Amino acid sequence: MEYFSRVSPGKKQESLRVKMGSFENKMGQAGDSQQEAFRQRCRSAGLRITPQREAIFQALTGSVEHPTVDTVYQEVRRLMPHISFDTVNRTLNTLCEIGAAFVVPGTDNVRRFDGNLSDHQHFRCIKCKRIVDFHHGPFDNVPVPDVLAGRFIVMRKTVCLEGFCDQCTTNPMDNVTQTTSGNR
Amino acid sequence: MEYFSRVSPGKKQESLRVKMGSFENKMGQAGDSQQEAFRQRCRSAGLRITPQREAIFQALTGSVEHPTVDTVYQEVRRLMPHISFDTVNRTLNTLCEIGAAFVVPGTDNVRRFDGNLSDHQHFRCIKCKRIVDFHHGPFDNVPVPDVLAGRFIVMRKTVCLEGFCDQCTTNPMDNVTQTTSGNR
DNA sequence: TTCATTTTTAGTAATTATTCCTATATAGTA
DNA sequence: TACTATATAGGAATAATTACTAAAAATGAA
Ligand SMILES: [Mn+2]
Ligand SMILES: [Mn+2]
Ligand SMILES: [Zn+2]
Ligand SMILES: [Zn+2]
Repeated sequence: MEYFSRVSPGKKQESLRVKMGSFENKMGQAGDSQQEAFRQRCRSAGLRITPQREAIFQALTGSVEHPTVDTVYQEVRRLMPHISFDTVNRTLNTLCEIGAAFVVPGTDNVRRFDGNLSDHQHFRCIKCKRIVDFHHGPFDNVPVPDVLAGRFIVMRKTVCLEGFCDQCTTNPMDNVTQTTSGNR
Repeated sequence: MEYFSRVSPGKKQESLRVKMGSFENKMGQAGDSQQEAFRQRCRSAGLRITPQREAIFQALTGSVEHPTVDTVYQEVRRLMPHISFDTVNRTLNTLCEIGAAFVVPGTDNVRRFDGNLSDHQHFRCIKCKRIVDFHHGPFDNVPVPDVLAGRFIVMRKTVCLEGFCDQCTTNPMDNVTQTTSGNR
């Protein structure tokens, strides 16, 4: 049986990546190898490498915003004005299926995607709806509880944090619902 | 700084509640006190106690299925044939706002509600879409990472597990998408 | 209890997110 | 280059959620 403890075995380097610009590539070099890794992943999955797929993947990984389908669509059409929304939506689903991306778990009704496969976690701001990446080593491999082990196959373990982000901590209860009054 | 550890300080009683019947009350006695607690919560929030609110809350807490709005609607209309879908939807949102219920975090596009406020966690089956309750003590109070502490206000910490449930572990990759091919 | 005030509901329309359909275009291969 | 299975574009359809408003019901004061 495995538990959370409060021991502190030496400083771990933890990172908090806050957004800086929306859709800039993080690094030129890294972007290229990442793109090649993506092409290889497509080949392994028996999928064709199309300009649309590459552009969509690049838009996704070039953003730290955890964009919605529509946001990716708006970005990609700047380079490919004729791309259709459906292609973006379908491709993002495909990326998730082949493990090149995933949907960030949450309680909203708009799916938000992440193409960053490195170990990290998310903080969702319930006010501005921002999803902030952070990394806390102990969250990378949360142990599977005994009650589930054996009978259940756990494919993904996620620690989800919600609350008010650093930009919203002044007057947190003010205008909690930024967009609409309800949920969608 | 706080970490997950692998120590096992004596057996903790862990429970795994699998669904048995859909909308039966878990206990007659518990149901009554629960209902009174709900009425008190409404009063504290300045909300009126209406038959609809009580029925909706009862339908929610009387189920272990983490029902969708529509499922609650179908159940409540058996007793209140004239209730509208909108009332159910709006009321479920209200229950979440006053802390009498919450939306189970996930990556699907249908919101699923939970009126069980006792400490527990969820396993989401990606095949049959079932949400299974379980309880693993160490998950109840996941420590807030240092990178967030201070600048971020963490309101909710959730450990989300996904995979194949006990009923779906035979041929897990068979027919992964039970309902549609996509997501909604 | 009665009345005036406030809140909620029912029914329906509107909005938003996502998926489906299908003719055309294209990537990968021989 | 030609062939063929797969992918795309464009638009229509479906599904989930929310908005609107007249009518009904609850609340609190008289
Ligand atoms: Mn991320
Ligand atoms: Mn639950
Ligand atoms: Zn915020
Ligand atoms: Zn299952």
